[in-house]
Amino acid sequence: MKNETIHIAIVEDDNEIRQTLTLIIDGSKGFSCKYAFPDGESAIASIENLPIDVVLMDIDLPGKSGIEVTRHLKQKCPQLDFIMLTVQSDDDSIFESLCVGASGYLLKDTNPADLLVHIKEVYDGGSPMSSQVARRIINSFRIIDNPLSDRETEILKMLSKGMNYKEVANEIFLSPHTVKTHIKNIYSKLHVNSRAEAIYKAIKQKLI
Amino acid sequence: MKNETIHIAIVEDDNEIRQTLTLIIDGSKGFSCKYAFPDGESAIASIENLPIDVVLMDIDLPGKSGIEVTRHLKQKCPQLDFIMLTVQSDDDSIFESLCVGASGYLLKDTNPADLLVHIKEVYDGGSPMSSQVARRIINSFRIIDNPLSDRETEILKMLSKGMNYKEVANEIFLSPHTVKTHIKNIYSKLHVNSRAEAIYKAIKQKLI
DNA sequence: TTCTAAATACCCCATTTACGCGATTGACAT
DNA sequence: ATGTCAATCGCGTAAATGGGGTATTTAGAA
Repeated sequence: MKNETIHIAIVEDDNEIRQTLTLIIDGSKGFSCKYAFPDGESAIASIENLPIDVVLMDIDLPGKSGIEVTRHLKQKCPQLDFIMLTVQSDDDSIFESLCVGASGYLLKDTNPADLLVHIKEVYDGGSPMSSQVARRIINSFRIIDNPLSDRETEILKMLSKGMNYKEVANEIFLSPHTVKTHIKNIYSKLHVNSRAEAIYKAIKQKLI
Repeated sequence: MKNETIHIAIVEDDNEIRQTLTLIIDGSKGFSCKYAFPDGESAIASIENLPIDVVLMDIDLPGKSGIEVTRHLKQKCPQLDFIMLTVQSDDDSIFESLCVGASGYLLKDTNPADLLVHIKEVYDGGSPMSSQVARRIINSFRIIDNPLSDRETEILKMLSKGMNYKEVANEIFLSPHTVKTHIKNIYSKLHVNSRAEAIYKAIKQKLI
């Protein structure tokens, strides 16, 4: 736990929300908010040279989206932490935000006191998110259902490592013909018709 | 928000912790804890026929690990929610827990009042986790670094959808020869020598 | 300015793949 | 007992792939 003042910047196009947040944060002990931007372009132009620890980023911005802006800034300033602040909590927004480097994802109805707590959590290396958001993330780890038999899964894994018919056959003491048949069945079960597509689908569905 | 009493079961080998938790939970308004098991085997034997909403699951159990037990039970009772309760927060434990269907992941130093709040969150469809745990999950979404050019990434994505040389070439108005060259370069950059392996590696490294 | 990387295009050729067909065995469920 | 499914084995062929080259243009970095 560090005890210095946390320096915050806000990127938010709604004037009222931006000003309210700025006032609340800057008026709180241990927090400073001297920079607020109404759009991503101006934030990108300024933030990399400012002494900022945490950025509150709206997702719905005019021009570049908050996600794009975050991708850009995180690349230039990897030490900067980003909290996405948004009204929507659809899966795509959440995952894209996380993929471009956001550390937290909060809904705009989060109350000010909690918001300050969450900013501190991010500053201390945590990743605050509402438990609804967390649930969506967790669900992405679950396996839907696996139509493949054990043997098929085993073979598909070997294919993903770049092995061909013969190599797989030797590895598990089968005839290459049998391996072929298994692969055919895999394709049919996954509704694909090439190795590449099979592996792609299998990974996306967490079968391998 | 539902307002019925939440029925909880505990699986925990340490007698003191188990009894303390049972007393705390069962003594709280809106919570009931009539079932506690010292190991996974006895939990598996009983839980599927009990009127339980949420299971608190220790990970370090004698015999079957809490993760194994969760996998087993979640398969039989998909509507049951599991909160992992553990001292360790290593990446593997977290991911495995989520993969087998746990909804929350809390450290044992969570204080009792918070624990009750988290149980309710799970019951209401959320996924409580400490912000440290959340951070680890979030980090797993980040991209390490991408050796591929934009064009190469574009082509690799098409390959993952099962397209061949010609189809890719037609799609982006190139000669099939050029597509082939790009693919060769992709293989070389990823240190692979087949489409299958390239796609596997690319996904694992979040390049596509 | 010089060098490098990316994107583009082409050739040859051996190997691999995908798909068409058919078949047997054993296990497990109805 | 009958049926389905997984797992095993086989053949033939047309198409696709991967590896080896070479070469031009353009844009950006050193």
